[in-house]
Amino acid sequence: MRNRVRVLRAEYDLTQADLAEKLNVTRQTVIAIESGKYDPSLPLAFAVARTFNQSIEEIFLPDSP
Amino acid sequence: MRNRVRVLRAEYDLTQADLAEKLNVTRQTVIAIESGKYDPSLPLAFAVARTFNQSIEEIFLPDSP
DNA sequence: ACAGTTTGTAAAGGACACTTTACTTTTAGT
DNA sequence: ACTAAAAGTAAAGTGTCCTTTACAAACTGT
Repeated sequence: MRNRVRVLRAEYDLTQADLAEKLNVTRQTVIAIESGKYDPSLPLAFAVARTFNQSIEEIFLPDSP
Repeated sequence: MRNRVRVLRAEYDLTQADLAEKLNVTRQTVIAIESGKYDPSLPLAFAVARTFNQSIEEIFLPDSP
């Protein structure tokens, strides 16, 4: 599943460490999600969506929609 | 995180086994999600949303919104 | 009451999500 | 060019998501 976290983080002018703190996860987790290593859990996806004021569907994009 | 899977499944008149098949998971997974034992992965949450023609946010409800 | 369907419970195993720690590479400012 | 900040990489450990298997309990219709 692709996602727009990296570009949204850039729009909000946040470092990976900044975002990690807002999401209450470690920077490693942010890196893993941005790089597509794995998908976030559903609660974390909600936290990302809240942080960027968008819906989960606007940020995370299933491979075969 | 609460969810409306059980009621949506009832509206669509599906058994747990029916829904499991549509979602390509086991019945155990449907049971666990309906009973709140754990949250679905993000890809599975997308599959649930597609199945019921609703957004993830309409079906899954974070505890502290 | 009985049989068949649906739902619930449990336990062990594998893969994924996330953490912690530590180190390297890249980028940006002076 | 130097430094500091930011981003990347890696590895081991823990807990969650999902599977498989098996059996028990509840509901439905005849």
